Amino acid sequence: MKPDAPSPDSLPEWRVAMIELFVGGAQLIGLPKSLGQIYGYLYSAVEPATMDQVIVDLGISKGSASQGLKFLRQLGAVKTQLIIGDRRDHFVAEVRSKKLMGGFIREKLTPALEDGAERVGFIRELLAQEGLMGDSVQKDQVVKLETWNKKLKMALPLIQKVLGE
Amino acid sequence: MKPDAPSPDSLPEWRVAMIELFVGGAQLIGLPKSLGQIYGYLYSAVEPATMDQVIVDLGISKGSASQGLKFLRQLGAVKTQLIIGDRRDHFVAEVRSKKLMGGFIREKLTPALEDGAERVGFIRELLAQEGLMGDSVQKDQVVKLETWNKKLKMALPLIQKVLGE
DNA sequence: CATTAAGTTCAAACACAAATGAACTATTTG
DNA sequence: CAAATAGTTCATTTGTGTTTGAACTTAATG
Repeated sequence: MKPDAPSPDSLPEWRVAMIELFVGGAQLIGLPKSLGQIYGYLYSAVEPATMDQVIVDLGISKGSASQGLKFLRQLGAVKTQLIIGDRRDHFVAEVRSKKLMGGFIREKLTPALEDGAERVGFIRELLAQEGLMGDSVQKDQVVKLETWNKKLKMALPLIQKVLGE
Repeated sequence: MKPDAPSPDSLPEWRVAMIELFVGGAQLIGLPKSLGQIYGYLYSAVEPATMDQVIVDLGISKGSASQGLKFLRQLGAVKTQLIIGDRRDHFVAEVRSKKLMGGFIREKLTPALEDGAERVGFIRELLAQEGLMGDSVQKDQVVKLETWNKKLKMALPLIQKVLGE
């Protein structure tokens, strides 16, 4: 048996449970476990936390904490809050679903869709070169891809609206 | 320089490009690369393919092909088609977006949401035990989780409708 | 009913994304 | 301006999800 796990033991059970919930959520949308951990930690925190608290309470490395917080900030899922008379950054979870969805759509979904559109365009060219763009099965398949891409792009704002606050 | 990569070279460039597109798509929704490969291979195929063709053309192992096809079938993204006088299974990609979305929602999203709801219930209990469920920050946080879960559950059919054929 | 082929399973190997931590830069403060 | 503290970076290590392949089950065929 392990003598003692790093230290998350010092967190109350309900916080650990919340963190686990967010770890699952992160993995569902393809984000690393540690991001879920950090976000969950901040979500379950009653007041803003420093990077050092994150490191100690979650038992993760300085590097992970720094990178994780950086990414979450750029995603808009975490904000810093100025505490006067303390030069350390203090981190808070963004909980407004509109903001969260917005960040995810902007940082992950939109780029993926754009990449997809580009790739489909490339495929269309390749088929044209092969003389396969006059009504062939292949042409239909490409058109279908284009339709999917457009439909998804159009659906994003709607989804954001439905799930927004 | 490599003498020759396994064999995907025998596939026309446009098929390789399509397969790459689906690999990206698979990873976006958290599915393994090989599933994207297999689906892309079948999507870009003009006629039903046997498992053996998948193995040879994609250069993957029997095990991967078998497991991958099995999973895709249970997800509803791949169907088998009977070819009379041939005892091998012949696989075809399901392309109707309604079916695809339906399978994904049923196999991945719904279970995740249910697991989430259960976990939130558990957190609620833990907080109650600690006497923290009378208007505390914690209570608000749990309620917010419950709201998110409900909203997502309700949004699924709508999303399916918007993206369906 | 023995032989061949199709497809499945799962322990072990592998590859790669994620985490680490030491070295770094930037900022504060006495 | 030296020393201490906060935060970043990135080459290396680690962990784990994916892939493999050999052994297996199931089903067809002569």
